[in-house]
Amino acid sequence: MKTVYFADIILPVPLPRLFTYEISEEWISNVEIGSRVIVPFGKKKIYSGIIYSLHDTKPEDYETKEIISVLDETPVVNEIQLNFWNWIAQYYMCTLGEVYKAALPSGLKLESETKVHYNSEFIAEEKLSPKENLVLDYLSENKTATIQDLNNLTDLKNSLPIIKSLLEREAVFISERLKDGYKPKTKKIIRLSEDYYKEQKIQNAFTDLGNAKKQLEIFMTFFTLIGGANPSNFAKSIDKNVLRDKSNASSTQIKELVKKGYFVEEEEQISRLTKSNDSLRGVHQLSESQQKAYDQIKTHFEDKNSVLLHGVTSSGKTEIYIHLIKEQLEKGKKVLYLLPEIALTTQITSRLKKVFGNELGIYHSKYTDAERVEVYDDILKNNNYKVVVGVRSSVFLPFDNLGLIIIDEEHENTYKQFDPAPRYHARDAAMVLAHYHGAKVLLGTATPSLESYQNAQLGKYGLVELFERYEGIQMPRIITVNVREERRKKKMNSHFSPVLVQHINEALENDEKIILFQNRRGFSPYLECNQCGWVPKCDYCDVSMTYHKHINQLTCHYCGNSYTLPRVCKACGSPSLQTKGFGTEKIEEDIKLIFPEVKVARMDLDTSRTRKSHETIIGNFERGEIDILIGTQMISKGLDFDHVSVVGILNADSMLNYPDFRAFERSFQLMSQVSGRAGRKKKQGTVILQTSNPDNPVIIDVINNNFNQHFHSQMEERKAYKYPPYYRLIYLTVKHRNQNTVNQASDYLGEYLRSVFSHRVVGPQAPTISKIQNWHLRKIMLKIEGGVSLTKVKDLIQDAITTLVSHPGFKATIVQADVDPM
DNA sequence: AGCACGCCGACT
DNA sequence: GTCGGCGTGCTC
Repeated sequence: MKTVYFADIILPVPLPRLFTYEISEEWISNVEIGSRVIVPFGKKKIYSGIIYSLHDTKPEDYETKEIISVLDETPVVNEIQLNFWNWIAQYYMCTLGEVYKAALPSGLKLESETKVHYNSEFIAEEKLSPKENLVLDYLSENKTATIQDLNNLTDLKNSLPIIKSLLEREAVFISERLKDGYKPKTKKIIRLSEDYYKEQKIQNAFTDLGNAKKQLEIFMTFFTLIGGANPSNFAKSIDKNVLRDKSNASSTQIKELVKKGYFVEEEEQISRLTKSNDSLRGVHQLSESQQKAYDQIKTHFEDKNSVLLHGVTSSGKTEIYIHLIKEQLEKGKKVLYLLPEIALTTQITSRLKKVFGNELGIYHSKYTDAERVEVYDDILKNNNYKVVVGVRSSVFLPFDNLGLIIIDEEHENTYKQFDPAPRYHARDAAMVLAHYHGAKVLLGTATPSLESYQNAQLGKYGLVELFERYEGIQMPRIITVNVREERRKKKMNSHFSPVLVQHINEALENDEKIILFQNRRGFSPYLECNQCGWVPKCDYCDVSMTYHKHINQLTCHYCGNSYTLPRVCKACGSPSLQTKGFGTEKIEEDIKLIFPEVKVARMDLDTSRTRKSHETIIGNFERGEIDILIGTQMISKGLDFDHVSVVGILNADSMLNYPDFRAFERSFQLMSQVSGRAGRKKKQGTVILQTSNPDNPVIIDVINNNFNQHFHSQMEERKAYKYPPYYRLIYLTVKHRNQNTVNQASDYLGEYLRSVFSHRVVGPQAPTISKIQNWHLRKIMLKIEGGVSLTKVKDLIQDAITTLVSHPGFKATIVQADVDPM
């Protein structure tokens, strides 16, 4: 009698349900919840999925397929993670499959790929079409190809029908193979054969090798390297390459010794992650104010799960974190230290490495996937890492015993994932994760988000404030410059006011450094026709193209498409095309005109695509090899430079005028953070803030460093206009290839929702960018007041979406939900 | 999301 | 006539 078991599997597809598979006897003893399995899916696909549950209820409505194999001996996803995944899927209105995709590094998620192979025994009986010949010629040369390869062949839009007809004639055959996933890195090692574990035997070997001079030399080098020919060293192994180099031999000569049975050659797994043997520095003594903050945090943790640490820039928050982490490690608990992407630089990691050494794991988005698999695996199995510092996605690592989660720069909006689903906020998700672990949460920032500060005001979080800068560094002096006035008086030199130029000059004379901040948003350079005003736009997105001088190309920042520069206006044919707007690139160019002798560097998305280039710029600036650093928000985050005396905010208005309810909050954060880069030991730094509206309340609050005033005025506005944190927002984006259909579908959805939620529905509206990659977009906003069951709301929204997409004519419509949008 | 099937217009 | 567009249905 065969016991039939079934497993419900999470598959990496955006479908709102699990899939039930039968477990054959072969695998029954291996299945465990959280392990990966290989399963067939649909007509041909093969995926790896996660076992979500095991049961013996045979589904009635359909025939089950069998699991092909179980990949893991022990689960790769633990129970807490599965609960966490469920919460994310439910709260952020996405499927478990989407969470699975986001949670595991792709090396752990396998997917099949169709390969087309050439049948060399094929003899054509009838004439083949030209396209069939094209495919066959390609295959006879390359033997095998993917569908994608064949589609890339010239003249072939879709190769599937051709492959199909060739398949019928048996000219080709196809196979479905799993794509390679993670492969451990290995090295070749050499060790002594067990037959020679006797000193007498080794003596004999030396004699026997007497004639083979080189081999004898290798043999002797080997014993030198293992530390002498005595029994305690016999089991030691040596890197094959090291042995080869030290004995000046070749691989074949070593191989000869393996053949003769003296040595054994083996493959050993090695880590891609760097380990250091540097000695650790231990923790620094906390200053008086740091100690006070530390004690307050500990006191709050006695009756609260979360604490907000509001500490001005340079107040030494990191050192407090280090003390709290140490304490958790001593209790045998683990710590997750979350940082926004851009702040996760060598500056912070090397500082933590010095204290925690090889117990510190780093989970960075610029790591290769293989490196990420190794971090994941280590946390799962080896347990070397007790502290993990990582970006947003590190909330998905397989922790088992978290004691503390630190969320640094808590206010950062990059903690929210926008695309693809799950559209989760790592700060909020980490709160839930901490709850599952019974861990504490510390939120740290110099400019709290309204949400967190309100929670602190309401007593949900403990609040600890730290207003003293480390080592007595003073808060910077902020000077506003009315650029409208200056421009009227014709005193502006490009984008630089006389006051700014004067301060830059003074700083340079004193050998001090300068940071110039330009928010990219809305100020990307673009091309415009002087004759008719035509602006080149992306073919697929409803945005004007950004001009990049160094590559002399137009690029779309939404889809990444690049275009060559048009010589003449496409609308009127006039050749007088001119670049308008200014980005960091233009600033760099202009500043070099004013200060030709000075070393200038620029840091933005274009100059720091790779981990390396980013670190190079920061390193150069730290060492004083750069005098003026120009950058976007990237430079405002988590970087501490010692010798910056002047910070210039070139255009405060571009952020303040951004059409978004968070524009003022974000402007305050950005300006405060950027200002915080100014200042050095014993000398007050200066911030030059250029604006057309010096009376703007946000600017006044920044100058006075008055967070409280800023908080209260913003909260009043949010309440009056029904925005967070008083109201919950859910955005729905309706997507369709056809503009008419998207209008009809979004109107339909809007009406439906209005009948359920009445005045809480705003829209549909065409968003600022109403077309992205040939998808037309419409946005509907829901404002939900406090006290309403969000679960209920989401269920009702889901019903509305389901109704819409099952409506004939709207079937190709996609509706995306964004809960708590940023 | 993929993928297959089926229906319709526009070309050799 | 067929190629290829996209609307629709299905995935354990």
